[in-house]
Amino acid sequence: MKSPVRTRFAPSPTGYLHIGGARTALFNVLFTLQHKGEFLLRIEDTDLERSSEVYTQNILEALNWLGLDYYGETIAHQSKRIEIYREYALRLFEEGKAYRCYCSQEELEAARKAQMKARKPPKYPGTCRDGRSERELGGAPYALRFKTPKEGETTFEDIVKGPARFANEELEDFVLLRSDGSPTYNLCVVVDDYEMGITHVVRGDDHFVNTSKQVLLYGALGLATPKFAHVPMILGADRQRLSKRHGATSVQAYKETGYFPQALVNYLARLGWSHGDQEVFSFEELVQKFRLEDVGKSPAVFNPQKLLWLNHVYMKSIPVQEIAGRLLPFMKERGIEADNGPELWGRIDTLRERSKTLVEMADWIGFYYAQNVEYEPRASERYLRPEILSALEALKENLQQIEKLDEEAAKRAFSGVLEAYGLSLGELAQPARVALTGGTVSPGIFEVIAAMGKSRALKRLQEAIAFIRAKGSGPLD
RNA sequence: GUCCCCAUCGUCUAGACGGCCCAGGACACAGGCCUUUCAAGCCUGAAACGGGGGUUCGAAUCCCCCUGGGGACGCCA
Repeated sequence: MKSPVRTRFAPSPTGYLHIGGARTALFNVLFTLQHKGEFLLRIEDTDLERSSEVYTQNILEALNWLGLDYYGETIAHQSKRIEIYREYALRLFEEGKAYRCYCSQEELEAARKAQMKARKPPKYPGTCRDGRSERELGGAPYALRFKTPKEGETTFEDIVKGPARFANEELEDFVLLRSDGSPTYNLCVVVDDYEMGITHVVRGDDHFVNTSKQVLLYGALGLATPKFAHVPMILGADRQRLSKRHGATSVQAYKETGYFPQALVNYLARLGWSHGDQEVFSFEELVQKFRLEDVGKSPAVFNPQKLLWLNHVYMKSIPVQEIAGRLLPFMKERGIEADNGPELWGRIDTLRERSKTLVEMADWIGFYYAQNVEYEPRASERYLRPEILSALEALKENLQQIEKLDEEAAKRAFSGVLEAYGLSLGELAQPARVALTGGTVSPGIFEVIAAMGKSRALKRLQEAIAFIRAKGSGPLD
C-alpha cells in the first residue's frame, strides 16, 4: 500500500550542514514519522562549480549524528538525472510553453539595472518571448525560458503560512535550461518531487516565492502539486539571517564543542514550534506532538544560551554509559585514556551537575586521571599549611581503615577527624580538596574520594602531607 | 527599488470562540535560601501585547494605516 506521506530533505552540497538545514530536516522527519510515511534524501548538486563530495559526506554524517538519517538506502543525486530534466524542458518547448532566449548576460544585466533605477520590478523583459529568428538561424547559444502567463494569478496552500497568491504579472519568464544545456533549480525540484512521489514539501521560507513558479510548472506539465510548508528562517542575534559570522552555525561545530544531538534536536524543535509551555521533549514525544500547523510564521533568533542550558538538562539525565561513550573522544584529545567502565561512570556522575558540555566535563575530569597533582599556587598556599597537617594525617589513617570506600564511608572518616580536632567541615574539606584535586573547586569532597578510589586518594593525601612537611622544614617565612 | 510574508518580556514562546490576561512558561539577568568549594537546585524580582485609528458593552486577540523586521527579485540552490 502506498504511504500517504512522503517527504524529502534536499540540501545542496555547497557547505556544511547548518542549523537551519538541520531544523528543516528535523521537521520533515518528525512530520513523516508521525504519519508513518517515507523520508527521502536528495542531493541537489546541479551546481557543479560549488558542489563538493566533501560537503555531501559532511551532511550525511551530521544527519546521522543528529539521529535524523531515516532516509533509506537510496539517495538521489540530481547531477545524475540531467537528461531527465532536459526531457521535461524540451517537452515544454515542443508544446509552446517555453521558448529559446538568445539574450546575453550583459543585456540582461543592463536591463535589470535599468528597471531597478526606474523603480520597476526587475524581471526578464521578454525580448525573445516572441522569437528572434535571425539569431536562431545563426546558431547562437540559447537558454530555454518558461513562458509565464501574463495574466491571472497563481495560488497555493501553505501549511504554515496559509493561502498564498501571486499575480502572474509579477513573475518573470525564468530559465529552465541554461545556454550550456544544464537544467535549473526550479525545473529540477518540480521534476524530482513529482517523480519521487513527494506529497509534502517542507523547506525553508527562502523558497516561498519560488513556489509560485514551481506551481506554474506543475500546471504546465499537467502534474498535481504536492502540499507545501515553508518554515521561517533562523536569525542571528543581530536579526540578520544566520551566517558564519554569527559564530558556530554548522551542526558539526556543535558536535565538536561537546553538545548532545538530543539537546540540539530539542532546541531546534522549539525554535519556531511550540507545544504549550513544554520545553523538554524526547524524540518520541516530538514525533507524537509535532504539527506543521503549529509552526510559527515569523523568523526566530537563535539563542546559544538556551541551547547550552538544554544541553545541561540532557547532561543530567542521559545515562552515564552513553555520556561516557560520547566523552571518551574528548578525553582522548586531552591525552586521557580510559575504559568505558564503572570507574569512568562514577567519575562522570560527580561531574554531570556542573558540566554544561562534554568539553567542560573533559576539562574537569582530568584531575582524576593525572599522574601527579599540580597544586594551584594560591590554593596550596592558603590550604596546605602546617596547622592542618595532623588532621590530614588522621584523615588518611581513617580512610586507610575503610575497606569499601564509598561516599558514606568517606563521610564517616571525615566526621571522626572533625570531632577529634574540633574543626568545621569546611576547614578540613578545602585542604583535602586541594590535596586530591590540586584546586579549590571540585565536586563534593566525599564524592571525589569515592570516585577517585582508595589507593589514589591515599597517595595524594600522602603527597600533600609530604608537601606541607617539606614546606614547613624550610626557612621560616 | 519592486513583490511577498511577519509583528507578545533582551531571546524562544503560551495566548481556540474577543471577556478566564492590569498577559503565562522557559533561557538570560538581579536578589535570597541551601552549602565542604564551585556549580546545580529552590524561592523571589525586574522585564512585553511597536504606534495610530476604528469595530465592540469589552481587543494582545477582528479591520485599516504607519512603523519595524524577514524573505525573494540569478543562465545559485
